[in-house]
Order: sequence, then structure tokens, then C-alpha cells
Amino acid sequence: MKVMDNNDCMKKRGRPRSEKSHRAVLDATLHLVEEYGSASAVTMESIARTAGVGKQTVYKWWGSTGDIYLEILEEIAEQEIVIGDLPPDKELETFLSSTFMALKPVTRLILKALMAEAIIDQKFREKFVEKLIMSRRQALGQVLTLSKGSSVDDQDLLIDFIFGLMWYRLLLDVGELNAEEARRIAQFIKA
Amino acid sequence: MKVMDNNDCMKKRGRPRSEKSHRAVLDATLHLVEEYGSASAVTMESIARTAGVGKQTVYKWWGSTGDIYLEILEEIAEQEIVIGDLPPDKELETFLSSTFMALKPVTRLILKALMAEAIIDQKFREKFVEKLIMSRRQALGQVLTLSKGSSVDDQDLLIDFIFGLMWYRLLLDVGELNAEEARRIAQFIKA
DNA sequence: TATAAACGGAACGAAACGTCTTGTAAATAG
DNA sequence: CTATTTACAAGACGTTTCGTTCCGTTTATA
Repeated sequence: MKVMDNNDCMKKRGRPRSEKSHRAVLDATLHLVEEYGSASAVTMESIARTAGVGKQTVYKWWGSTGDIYLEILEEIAEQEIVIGDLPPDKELETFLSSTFMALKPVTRLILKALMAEAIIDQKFREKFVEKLIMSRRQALGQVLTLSKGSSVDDQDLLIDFIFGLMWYRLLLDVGELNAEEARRIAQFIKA
Repeated sequence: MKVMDNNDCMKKRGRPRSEKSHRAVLDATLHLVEEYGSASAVTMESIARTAGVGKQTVYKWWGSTGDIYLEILEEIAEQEIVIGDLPPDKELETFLSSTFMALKPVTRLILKALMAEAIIDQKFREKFVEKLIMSRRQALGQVLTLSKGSSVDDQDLLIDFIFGLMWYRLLLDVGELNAEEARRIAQFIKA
């Protein structure tokens, strides 16, 4: 069975994807989220309308608003933090601190919207976990390994605790997620 | 300013609320959730249709599907567990175990649907936190106080960790929530 | 008997869904 | 240059749900 991959050595035949429309959709989505929150005002329709793009184009490249959110977040996540160059007793706190600092208002809204979609849509949840959740878990895993000897058995448990707390506070808007809390959490875990 | 409360000493004038329709709506919702998951198949329309009830009636007593879920869950929560009659070192594990055991498939779906609605709808989130989240936090707080001397400063943090982990696993379907995990978590916290 | 409130049923316009059609634009293949 | 192929913007489509508003009826109190 021969499948046509997007090899570099084989340019596609027709009109190439419009990078302008691509960006317009991402920007329009971001704009709508900033303006109306993660609310139901952000739809495939309103995104296409705001972006000045045909609905067909949006549906062609993304299956749902969740897919668009996911791409936006991957873009944001690229401007991220390196780990490993600190004294081991500061690794965890630094990781948590920079993670929480990355949670700007728009990013929070997008994360909430993503989670809402993941809860409702089984297939999207798998994509979400694979593309976002797992990479963050692995990053924290590395930090914990560097940081100190939490028994390997309980490392997954600890990761669930930490990201659980983060999502719990994020989704329900209870408690803070800032540098001070990062320190508190890191200290609590070491103790 | 005089407000007419629902005092016992003052029966209302017109036709009283139909307990039959009341139940029919709750049962229909539960039935739909069991059949189709927390998916978008459960709408105010489909609930009214399934219950054999006018939409007006549903909208009169509940503002959204979330309100209906909330009432169902309050009903379920009434069949709940008492705390305080165990050796202190078993309190936490028992609390967690019975909490997790209460998470039957339908209950999980309802909880997920509730959270999804709480994420999207700011006003509903407040209701959700007030009516469900806070009472569970207080219950766990009592258990932790009985259980052992976790410093009072960090009790809220610990509660966030525990319920955070529970929701994280519940919403993303990662990891188990059963009696064995209850034991593991309780032991991990004591250590 | 009159009044008041809740009821089931059905219709409403508005909005979003996902698909489809139309005509145009931008690339490659021969 | 011409044919082919693919993406594009625009928008029409039938369907569904939304939340509201009628209607006529039922069931209570005054």
C-alpha cells in the first residue's frame, strides 16, 4: 500500500494552503476568546466570519474549535522553558513557577475551553491527552527525577497530585497559581 | 419591601407543582445520560421530549441542564457516608475509598457534564462550587483534622492535592479511582 | 364561581451545525 | 500556453437546539 506523504521531494499539485488564511483563523480565534471568554460565542461560524474566511476552509483544516485551540496552545508552548541547569533543590519550584507564570488570562481561557471539549468529546480527549497532557507529564517527571529521590513507584502519583491541583484551581477558579504558590507547593512536597 | 417567601403558613394560590413532572425530568435526564453519555445528546429539548413534559415546564424550574445534573447529584449524595467512627489512621483511607466507590459510571458522567458546564458558564460555576465542591472540601477537612496533625496552614493545600488528583483522573480518564488507589494515596500522604 | 398558577403541546425567530455548490485564484504537469 | 488540480471566499441548504411565547387545560385556593 502506497501512501502519499508530504515528502519534500514531491510538491503537491494544486494551489497551496494559504498561510494568510491559516494565521487569520488562529488570530480570529484568539481574538474571540479574549473578547468573549471561552464561552459559546466562539464557534466555527464566528471564527470563519471574524477571520474573513470561508467555513469550508476552517472545516477543511480543523475538525472543531478544540483542534484550533490545540494548535494555538502548541504555538504558545513553543516559547517555553528549559529545565536542568539549576541546583536540584530549586528545580521543582522553578518548573512550577514558570508553568504557573505561563498561565496568562488568555491561556487560561484556552486551557479551560480545551478541557471542556475534552470532557464532552471522547475522541478529542485522546488527542488532547496525547498532544498536551503527556508532554507536560514527562517534563515534570524529568524534574522530579532530577529534583530528588521520590521513589519511582510513586512518581506518577505525585505527578497526578501536582497537575491535579493545577487543573482543579484553574478550572474552578479556587486558589492562586503564582510564584508564591509554586514555592509553597515545592516545599510541601519536599517535606 | 415585602417579599413572599414560601412560608408553610401561606399556601400558594394556583395549581401546585407537579411532582410527577418533576420526577419525570430527573429520570429522563438520568436515562439520557446513561444511554448517550454526557455528550451533547442531553439537551433541554431532549429531556423535555423524553420526559413527556413541556419545555416551558423544564425551563421554569431549571435554568440549564447543569441545574438538573446538580439536583440529581444532590439526590445521590444524600445516600452518603458518615465519618468519625474509625481509628484515626484509617479515617482518610476510608473517606477516599468510599468517595471513589461512589463514582459509578453514571455518576462519573454526570460529574463530568457538571464540570464541563462549570467551565463554560461562569454563573453556574459559582453555584456548582457552592453546592457541591465546598461541602466535599469541608468533609475532607474534617477527616484530615481527625486523621492527624497536618499543619493547619497546609490543610487547604492538601485538600487541593487530593481533590485535584481525583478530578484530574476523572476528567481525563487517566489512572484509576478505586479502593486500592485510596489506600495508596492515604499512605503516600501519611509518609 | 372566580382567580391564579402550572401543565402539555406546539409554534416562533435566531443561531450554529456540517455539507454542498459556485465561481475564482494559484500552483504544477505536459 | 493549456489542462489539471487544489484551495479559496461566499453563501445557500436542511437540520437541530436555543430560549420565548402563545394556546387551551388542569388543579389548586379564595
